[in-house]
Amino acid sequence: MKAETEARTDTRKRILDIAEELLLTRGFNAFSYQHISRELGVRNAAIHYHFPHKTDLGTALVERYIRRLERFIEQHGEASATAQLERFFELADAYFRNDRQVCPSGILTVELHTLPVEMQVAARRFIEVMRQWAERIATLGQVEGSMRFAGTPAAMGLTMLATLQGGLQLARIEAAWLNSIKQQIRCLLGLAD
Amino acid sequence: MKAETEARTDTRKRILDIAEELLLTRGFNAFSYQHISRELGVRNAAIHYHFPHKTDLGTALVERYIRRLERFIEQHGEASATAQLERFFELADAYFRNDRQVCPSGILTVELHTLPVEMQVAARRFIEVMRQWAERIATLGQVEGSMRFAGTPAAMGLTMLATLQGGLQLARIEAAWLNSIKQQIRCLLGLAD
DNA sequence: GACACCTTACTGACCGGTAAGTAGAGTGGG
DNA sequence: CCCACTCTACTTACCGGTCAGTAAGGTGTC
Repeated sequence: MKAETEARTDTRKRILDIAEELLLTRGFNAFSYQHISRELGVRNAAIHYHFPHKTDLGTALVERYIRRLERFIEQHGEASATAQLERFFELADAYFRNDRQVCPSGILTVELHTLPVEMQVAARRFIEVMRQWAERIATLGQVEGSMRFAGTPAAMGLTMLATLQGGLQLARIEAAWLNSIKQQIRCLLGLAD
Repeated sequence: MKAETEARTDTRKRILDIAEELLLTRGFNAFSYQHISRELGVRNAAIHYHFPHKTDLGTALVERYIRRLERFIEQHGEASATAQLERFFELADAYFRNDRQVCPSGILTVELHTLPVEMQVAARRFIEVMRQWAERIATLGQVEGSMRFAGTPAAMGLTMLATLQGGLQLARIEAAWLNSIKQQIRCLLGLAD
Protein backbone atom coordinates (compact mmCIF):
# COMPACT_ATOMS: atom_id res chain seq x y z
CA MET A 1 0.00 0.00 0.00
CA LYS A 2 1.01 3.60 -0.50
CA ALA A 3 0.51 4.48 3.15
CA GLU A 4 2.74 1.65 4.24
CA THR A 5 5.52 2.65 1.88
CA GLU A 6 5.34 6.21 3.12
CA ALA A 7 5.42 5.17 6.74
CA ARG A 8 8.33 2.87 6.06
CA THR A 9 10.53 5.59 4.65
CA ASP A 10 9.25 8.48 6.72
CA THR A 11 11.57 8.10 9.71
CA ARG A 12 14.57 7.54 7.49
CA LYS A 13 13.80 10.69 5.55
CA ARG A 14 13.24 12.69 8.73
CA ILE A 15 16.57 11.48 10.09
CA LEU A 16 18.25 12.69 6.91
CA ASP A 17 16.46 16.04 7.12
CA ILE A 18 17.50 16.64 10.71
CA ALA A 19 21.03 15.42 10.03
CA GLU A 20 21.26 17.75 7.05
CA GLU A 21 20.36 20.73 9.18
CA LEU A 22 22.89 19.66 11.80
CA LEU A 23 25.62 19.02 9.23
CA LEU A 24 25.21 22.44 7.64
CA THR A 25 25.00 24.37 10.89
CA ARG A 26 27.39 22.43 13.13
CA GLY A 27 29.55 20.28 10.87
CA PHE A 28 29.88 16.51 10.76
CA ASN A 29 32.04 16.08 13.85
CA ALA A 30 29.96 18.36 16.02
CA PHE A 31 26.65 16.54 15.79
CA SER A 32 25.75 13.21 17.33
CA TYR A 33 23.04 10.58 17.04
CA GLN A 34 21.64 12.02 20.25
CA HIS A 35 21.01 15.38 18.62
CA ILE A 36 18.91 13.61 16.00
CA SER A 37 17.11 11.18 18.30
CA ARG A 38 16.13 13.92 20.74
CA GLU A 39 14.75 16.09 17.96
CA LEU A 40 12.97 13.16 16.36
CA GLY A 41 11.55 11.80 19.61
CA VAL A 42 13.01 8.34 19.24
CA ARG A 43 15.80 6.41 20.94
CA ASN A 44 19.38 6.52 19.84
CA ALA A 45 19.34 2.95 18.60
CA ALA A 46 16.50 3.73 16.21
CA ILE A 47 18.89 5.91 14.22
CA HIS A 48 21.39 3.07 14.19
CA TYR A 49 18.66 0.85 12.77
CA HIS A 50 18.39 3.04 9.67
CA PHE A 51 22.04 4.05 9.52
CA PRO A 52 24.21 1.46 11.29
CA HIS A 53 27.29 3.70 11.30
CA LYS A 54 27.60 7.47 11.28
CA THR A 55 29.56 7.03 8.05
CA ASP A 56 26.46 5.56 6.42
CA LEU A 57 24.41 8.56 7.47
CA GLY A 58 27.02 11.03 6.28
CA THR A 59 27.48 9.32 2.94
CA ALA A 60 23.72 9.07 2.37
CA LEU A 61 23.50 12.77 3.11
CA VAL A 62 26.15 13.75 0.59
CA GLU A 63 24.70 11.43 -2.02
CA ARG A 64 21.29 13.02 -1.59
CA TYR A 65 22.94 16.38 -2.14
CA ILE A 66 24.49 15.15 -5.36
CA ARG A 67 21.15 13.84 -6.66
CA ARG A 68 19.38 17.07 -5.78
CA LEU A 69 22.08 19.23 -7.30
CA GLU A 70 22.10 17.22 -10.53
CA ARG A 71 18.33 17.53 -10.78
CA PHE A 72 18.53 21.26 -10.07
CA ILE A 73 21.20 21.78 -12.73
CA GLU A 74 19.27 19.72 -15.25
CA GLN A 75 16.17 21.84 -14.65
CA HIS A 76 18.01 25.02 -15.52
CA GLY A 77 20.41 23.64 -18.10
CA GLU A 78 18.58 25.26 -21.01
CA ALA A 79 18.52 28.76 -19.53
CA SER A 80 20.87 31.57 -20.47
CA ALA A 81 24.22 31.91 -18.71
CA THR A 82 23.10 34.95 -16.74
CA ALA A 83 19.89 33.19 -15.67
CA GLN A 84 21.87 30.13 -14.59
CA LEU A 85 24.24 32.36 -12.65
CA GLU A 86 21.28 33.78 -10.76
CA ARG A 87 20.10 30.19 -10.00
CA PHE A 88 23.63 29.53 -8.74
CA PHE A 89 23.32 32.55 -6.46
CA GLU A 90 19.85 31.52 -5.32
CA LEU A 91 21.23 28.17 -4.22
CA ALA A 92 23.66 29.98 -1.95
CA ASP A 93 20.95 32.37 -0.74
CA ALA A 94 18.67 29.48 0.12
CA TYR A 95 21.37 27.90 2.27
CA PHE A 96 22.04 31.15 4.04
CA ARG A 97 18.43 32.06 4.76
CA ASN A 98 17.97 28.65 6.37
CA ASP A 99 19.79 29.19 9.69
CA ARG A 100 22.92 30.69 8.13
CA GLN A 101 23.91 27.34 6.78
CA VAL A 102 27.04 27.21 4.68
CA CYS A 103 27.52 25.42 1.40
CA PRO A 104 28.03 21.65 1.89
CA SER A 105 31.28 21.81 -0.05
CA GLY A 106 32.57 24.23 2.59
CA ILE A 107 31.82 21.89 5.47
CA LEU A 108 33.12 18.88 3.60
CA THR A 109 36.42 20.44 2.57
CA VAL A 110 37.12 22.01 5.95
CA GLU A 111 36.50 18.72 7.75
CA LEU A 112 37.90 16.60 4.92
CA HIS A 113 40.83 15.09 6.83
CA THR A 114 38.60 13.91 9.67
CA LEU A 115 35.88 12.47 7.45
CA PRO A 116 35.48 8.72 6.81
CA VAL A 117 36.97 7.76 3.45
CA GLU A 118 33.58 6.87 1.97
CA MET A 119 32.33 10.39 2.71
CA GLN A 120 35.48 11.91 1.26
CA VAL A 121 34.84 10.14 -2.02
CA ALA A 122 31.25 11.35 -2.10
CA ALA A 123 32.41 14.86 -1.20
CA ARG A 124 34.80 14.89 -4.14
CA ARG A 125 31.99 13.90 -6.47
CA PHE A 126 29.70 16.61 -5.10
CA ILE A 127 32.32 19.30 -5.53
CA GLU A 128 33.16 18.12 -9.04
CA VAL A 129 29.49 18.41 -10.08
CA MET A 130 29.35 21.88 -8.56
CA ARG A 131 32.58 22.97 -10.21
CA GLN A 132 31.61 21.67 -13.64
CA TRP A 133 28.35 23.56 -13.47
CA ALA A 134 30.15 26.79 -12.60
CA GLU A 135 32.57 26.21 -15.46
CA ARG A 136 29.68 25.53 -17.84
CA ILE A 137 28.02 28.80 -16.83
CA ALA A 138 31.22 30.74 -17.48
CA THR A 139 31.79 29.00 -20.81
CA LEU A 140 28.24 29.60 -21.95
CA GLY A 141 28.39 33.23 -20.87
CA GLN A 142 31.51 33.78 -22.92
CA VAL A 143 30.10 32.03 -25.98
CA GLU A 144 26.81 33.92 -25.69
CA GLY A 145 28.77 37.13 -25.27
CA SER A 146 26.74 38.03 -22.18
CA MET A 147 29.74 37.68 -19.88
CA ARG A 148 33.08 39.29 -20.42
CA PHE A 149 36.06 38.39 -18.25
CA ALA A 150 39.80 37.84 -18.50
CA GLY A 151 41.25 34.35 -18.09
CA THR A 152 39.74 31.00 -19.04
CA PRO A 153 36.14 29.93 -18.36
CA ALA A 154 37.51 26.99 -16.36
CA ALA A 155 39.43 29.29 -14.03
CA MET A 156 36.53 31.73 -13.87
CA GLY A 157 34.05 28.99 -12.97
CA LEU A 158 36.31 27.59 -10.31
CA THR A 159 36.86 31.06 -8.91
CA MET A 160 33.13 31.72 -8.79
CA LEU A 161 32.65 28.52 -6.82
CA ALA A 162 35.44 29.39 -4.41
CA THR A 163 34.11 32.90 -3.95
CA LEU A 164 30.59 31.79 -3.19
CA GLN A 165 31.82 29.06 -0.84
CA GLY A 166 33.97 31.51 1.08
CA GLY A 167 31.32 34.21 0.87
CA LEU A 168 28.65 32.02 2.37
CA GLN A 169 30.93 31.35 5.32
CA LEU A 170 31.89 34.98 5.79
CA ALA A 171 28.22 35.97 5.67
CA ARG A 172 27.85 34.29 9.04
CA ILE A 173 29.90 37.16 10.44
CA GLU A 174 28.08 39.89 8.55
CA ALA A 175 24.94 39.01 6.59
CA ALA A 176 25.23 41.95 4.20
CA TRP A 177 28.50 40.62 2.80
CA LEU A 178 26.77 37.92 0.77
CA ASN A 179 24.95 40.46 -1.42
CA SER A 180 28.14 42.49 -1.71
CA ILE A 181 29.99 39.46 -3.01
CA LYS A 182 27.26 38.39 -5.41
CA GLN A 183 27.13 41.91 -6.84
CA GLN A 184 30.91 41.98 -7.19
CA ILE A 185 30.86 38.69 -9.11
CA ARG A 186 28.31 40.23 -11.47
CA CYS A 187 30.64 43.20 -11.89
CA LEU A 188 33.61 40.99 -12.61
CA LEU A 189 31.63 39.16 -15.27
CA GLY A 190 30.77 42.44 -16.96
CA LEU A 191 27.11 42.14 -15.97
CA ALA A 192 27.10 45.32 -13.85
CA ASP A 193 29.36 48.08 -12.68
CA MET B 1 67.63 33.82 33.81
CA LYS B 2 67.03 33.67 30.09
CA ALA B 3 66.97 29.87 30.14
CA GLU B 4 64.35 29.81 32.84
CA THR B 5 62.11 32.24 31.02
CA GLU B 6 62.46 30.14 27.90
CA ALA B 7 61.71 26.93 29.75
CA ARG B 8 58.74 28.53 31.44
CA THR B 9 57.10 29.51 28.21
CA ASP B 10 58.42 26.69 26.08
CA THR B 11 55.72 24.14 26.88
CA ARG B 12 52.99 26.73 26.52
CA LYS B 13 54.31 27.73 23.12
CA ARG B 14 54.65 24.12 21.99
CA ILE B 15 51.08 23.44 23.06
CA LEU B 16 49.94 26.39 20.97
CA ASP B 17 52.00 25.21 17.99
CA ILE B 18 50.59 21.69 18.09
CA ALA B 19 47.07 22.98 18.69
CA GLU B 20 47.44 25.32 15.74
CA GLU B 21 48.36 22.46 13.45
CA LEU B 22 45.42 20.44 14.76
CA LEU B 23 43.00 23.35 14.45
CA LEU B 24 43.94 24.02 10.84
CA THR B 25 43.93 20.39 9.74
CA ARG B 26 41.10 18.92 11.81
CA GLY B 27 39.05 21.85 13.13
CA PHE B 28 38.35 22.89 16.70
CA ASN B 29 35.78 20.23 17.53
CA ALA B 30 37.79 17.37 16.10
CA PHE B 31 40.92 17.72 18.21
CA SER B 32 41.33 16.96 21.88
CA TYR B 33 43.78 17.59 24.69
CA GLN B 34 44.91 14.02 24.24
CA HIS B 35 46.05 14.70 20.69
CA ILE B 36 48.26 17.44 22.06
CA SER B 37 49.54 15.64 25.14
CA ARG B 38 50.47 12.52 23.18
CA GLU B 39 52.37 14.56 20.61
CA LEU B 40 54.04 16.64 23.29
CA GLY B 41 54.94 13.71 25.53
CA VAL B 42 53.21 15.06 28.62
CA ARG B 43 50.08 14.12 30.52
CA ASN B 44 46.68 15.50 29.74
CA ALA B 45 46.54 17.55 32.93
CA ALA B 46 49.71 19.41 31.94
CA ILE B 47 47.79 21.04 29.10
CA HIS B 48 45.06 21.98 31.56
CA TYR B 49 47.70 23.65 33.70
CA HIS B 50 48.54 26.07 30.88
CA PHE B 51 45.04 26.30 29.42
CA PRO B 52 42.45 25.39 32.07
CA HIS B 53 39.64 25.18 29.52
CA LYS B 54 39.66 24.33 25.85
CA THR B 55 38.08 27.73 25.28
CA ASP B 56 41.23 29.35 26.72
CA LEU B 57 43.40 27.42 24.32
CA GLY B 58 41.20 28.23 21.33
CA THR B 59 40.99 31.92 22.18
CA ALA B 60 44.74 32.17 22.76
CA LEU B 61 45.24 30.53 19.38
CA VAL B 62 43.03 33.00 17.54
CA GLU B 63 44.57 35.93 19.37
CA ARG B 64 48.05 34.78 18.38
CA TYR B 65 46.80 34.68 14.79
CA ILE B 66 45.55 38.25 15.08
CA ARG B 67 48.88 39.47 16.50
CA ARG B 68 50.86 37.68 13.78
CA LEU B 69 48.59 38.92 11.03
CA GLU B 70 48.77 42.50 12.24
CA ARG B 71 52.57 42.29 12.39
CA PHE B 72 52.67 40.75 8.90
CA ILE B 73 50.41 43.47 7.48
CA GLU B 74 52.44 46.21 9.15
CA GLN B 75 55.64 44.80 7.64
CA HIS B 76 54.27 45.09 4.12
CA GLY B 77 52.07 48.14 4.58
CA GLU B 78 54.43 50.39 2.64
CA ALA B 79 54.67 48.14 -0.40
CA SER B 80 52.73 48.63 -3.63
CA ALA B 81 49.25 47.17 -3.99
CA THR B 82 50.41 44.43 -6.34
CA ALA B 83 53.26 43.50 -4.00
CA GLN B 84 50.86 43.36 -1.06
CA LEU B 85 48.50 41.19 -3.09
CA GLU B 86 51.32 38.74 -3.65
CA ARG B 87 52.02 38.72 0.12
CA PHE B 88 48.32 38.02 0.59
CA PHE B 89 48.65 35.07 -1.79
CA GLU B 90 51.81 33.86 -0.09
CA LEU B 91 49.97 33.72 3.20
CA ALA B 92 47.47 31.34 1.63
CA ASP B 93 50.22 29.34 -0.06
CA ALA B 94 52.06 28.95 3.23
CA TYR B 95 48.97 27.50 4.88
CA PHE B 96 48.40 25.10 2.03
CA ARG B 97 51.97 23.83 1.78
CA ASN B 98 51.86 23.01 5.48
CA ASP B 99 49.69 19.88 5.45
CA ARG B 100 46.98 21.36 3.25
CA GLN B 101 45.82 23.54 6.07
CA VAL B 102 43.00 25.93 5.34
CA CYS B 103 42.75 29.57 6.29
CA PRO B 104 41.82 30.07 9.97
CA SER B 105 38.87 32.20 8.96
CA GLY B 106 37.51 29.22 7.04
CA ILE B 107 37.64 26.93 10.04
CA LEU B 108 36.29 29.58 12.37
CA THR B 109 33.32 30.52 10.21
CA VAL B 110 32.35 26.96 9.37
CA GLU B 111 32.43 25.93 13.03
CA LEU B 112 31.18 29.32 14.27
CA HIS B 113 27.90 28.12 15.79
CA THR B 114 29.61 25.42 17.85
CA LEU B 115 32.45 27.63 19.10
CA PRO B 116 32.53 29.10 22.62
CA VAL B 117 31.41 32.74 22.60
CA GLU B 118 34.85 34.03 23.56
CA MET B 119 36.33 32.37 20.49
CA GLN B 120 33.55 33.71 18.29
CA VAL B 121 34.41 37.24 19.36
CA ALA B 122 38.10 36.67 18.62
CA ALA B 123 37.20 35.09 15.29
CA ARG B 124 35.21 38.17 14.29
CA ARG B 125 38.19 40.35 15.09
CA PHE B 126 40.54 38.16 13.07
CA ILE B 127 38.28 38.21 10.05
CA GLU B 128 37.79 41.96 10.30
CA VAL B 129 41.55 42.52 10.28
CA MET B 130 41.86 40.22 7.27
CA ARG B 131 38.99 41.89 5.43
CA GLN B 132 40.26 45.39 6.07
CA TRP B 133 43.65 44.46 4.69
CA ALA B 134 42.10 43.05 1.53
CA GLU B 135 40.01 46.20 1.15
CA ARG B 136 43.09 48.36 1.65
CA ILE B 137 44.96 46.47 -1.08
CA ALA B 138 42.08 46.96 -3.51
CA THR B 139 41.76 50.64 -2.64
CA LEU B 140 45.48 51.24 -2.99
CA GLY B 141 45.54 49.34 -6.29
CA GLN B 142 42.79 51.52 -7.67
CA VAL B 143 44.40 54.76 -6.47
CA GLU B 144 47.79 53.70 -7.81
CA GLY B 145 46.15 52.73 -11.07
CA SER B 146 47.84 49.35 -11.01
CA MET B 147 44.56 47.50 -10.54
CA ARG B 148 41.48 48.00 -12.66
CA PHE B 149 38.19 46.41 -11.69
CA ALA B 150 34.46 47.14 -11.69
CA GLY B 151 32.61 47.71 -8.40
CA THR B 152 33.89 49.25 -5.19
CA PRO B 153 37.25 48.49 -3.55
CA ALA B 154 35.34 47.38 -0.43
CA ALA B 155 33.38 44.77 -2.38
CA MET B 156 36.47 43.76 -4.34
CA GLY B 157 38.53 43.29 -1.18
CA LEU B 158 35.81 41.27 0.48
CA THR B 159 35.44 39.16 -2.65
CA MET B 160 39.18 38.51 -2.76
CA LEU B 161 39.07 37.31 0.83
CA ALA B 162 36.09 35.05 0.16
CA THR B 163 37.71 33.65 -2.97
CA LEU B 164 40.97 32.83 -1.27
CA GLN B 165 39.19 31.33 1.72
CA GLY B 166 37.06 29.11 -0.49
CA GLY B 167 39.97 28.39 -2.81
CA LEU B 168 42.18 27.20 -0.01
CA GLN B 169 39.49 24.75 1.00
CA LEU B 170 38.85 23.51 -2.55
CA ALA B 171 42.57 23.03 -3.06
CA ARG B 172 42.35 20.13 -0.62
CA ILE B 173 40.43 18.31 -3.33
CA GLU B 174 42.75 19.31 -6.17
CA ALA B 175 46.01 21.09 -5.35
CA ALA B 176 46.31 22.74 -8.77
CA TRP B 177 43.14 24.73 -8.22
CA LEU B 178 44.84 27.17 -5.84
CA ASN B 179 47.18 28.50 -8.53
CA SER B 180 44.28 28.64 -10.97
CA ILE B 181 42.32 30.79 -8.58
CA LYS B 182 45.22 33.08 -7.73
CA GLN B 183 45.88 33.64 -11.42
CA GLN B 184 42.20 34.34 -12.05
CA ILE B 185 42.16 36.96 -9.29
CA ARG B 186 45.15 38.63 -10.96
CA CYS B 187 43.20 38.58 -14.24
CA LEU B 188 40.13 40.08 -12.63
CA LEU B 189 42.25 42.89 -11.20
CA GLY B 190 43.64 43.66 -14.64
CA LEU B 191 47.10 42.42 -13.65
CA ALA B 192 47.17 39.63 -16.27
CA ASP B 193 45.09 38.05 -18.99
C1' DG C 1 59.64 27.74 52.10
C1' DA C 2 57.35 29.49 48.15
C1' DC C 3 56.50 28.87 43.64
C1' DA C 4 56.23 26.93 38.73
C1' DC C 5 55.39 22.92 36.51
C1' DC C 6 54.31 18.93 36.23
C1' DT C 7 52.28 13.91 37.71
C1' DT C 8 48.79 10.33 39.15
C1' DA C 9 44.29 9.33 39.69
C1' DC C 10 40.01 10.37 39.18
C1' DT C 11 34.98 12.22 37.73
C1' DG C 12 30.72 12.52 35.05
C1' DA C 13 29.11 13.24 30.60
C1' DC C 14 28.95 11.88 26.12
C1' DC C 15 30.52 9.34 22.02
C1' DG C 16 29.39 5.60 18.38
C1' DG C 17 27.92 1.13 18.41
C1' DT C 18 25.69 -3.51 19.84
C1' DA C 19 22.65 -7.17 21.77
C1' DA C 20 18.40 -8.75 22.97
C1' DG C 21 13.75 -8.15 23.25
C1' DT C 22 9.06 -6.61 21.58
C1' DA C 23 4.77 -4.46 19.53
C1' DG C 24 2.31 -4.59 15.52
C1' DA C 25 1.36 -5.31 10.89
C1' DG C 26 1.40 -8.58 7.11
C1' DT C 27 1.36 -13.44 5.28
C1' DG C 28 0.63 -18.28 4.35
C1' DG C 29 -1.56 -22.74 5.70
C1' DG C 30 -5.22 -25.35 7.29
C1' DC D 1 -11.50 -17.37 10.29
C1' DC D 2 -7.70 -18.37 13.04
C1' DC D 3 -3.28 -19.69 14.30
C1' DA D 4 1.72 -19.70 13.49
C1' DC D 5 5.13 -17.36 11.57
C1' DT D 6 7.99 -13.52 9.79
C1' DC D 7 9.36 -8.93 9.10
C1' DT D 8 9.89 -3.98 10.10
C1' DA D 9 10.71 -0.65 13.27
C1' DC D 10 11.57 0.21 17.03
C1' DT D 11 12.79 -0.23 22.57
C1' DT D 12 15.77 -0.98 26.84
C1' DA D 13 20.05 -1.83 28.50
C1' DC D 14 24.33 -2.05 27.81
C1' DC D 15 29.62 -1.77 26.00
C1' DG D 16 34.35 0.24 25.79
C1' DG D 17 36.33 4.39 24.67
C1' DT D 18 37.02 9.31 24.75
C1' DC D 19 35.83 13.85 26.12
C1' DA D 20 36.93 18.12 29.08
C1' DG D 21 37.95 19.02 33.51
C1' DT D 22 39.60 18.54 38.69
C1' DA D 23 41.97 17.45 43.06
C1' DA D 24 45.91 16.32 45.37
C1' DG D 25 50.51 15.28 45.49
C1' DG D 26 55.47 15.41 44.01
C1' DT D 27 59.76 17.70 42.42
C1' DG D 28 63.15 20.85 41.17
C1' DT D 29 64.57 25.86 41.43
C1' DC D 30 65.07 30.27 43.44
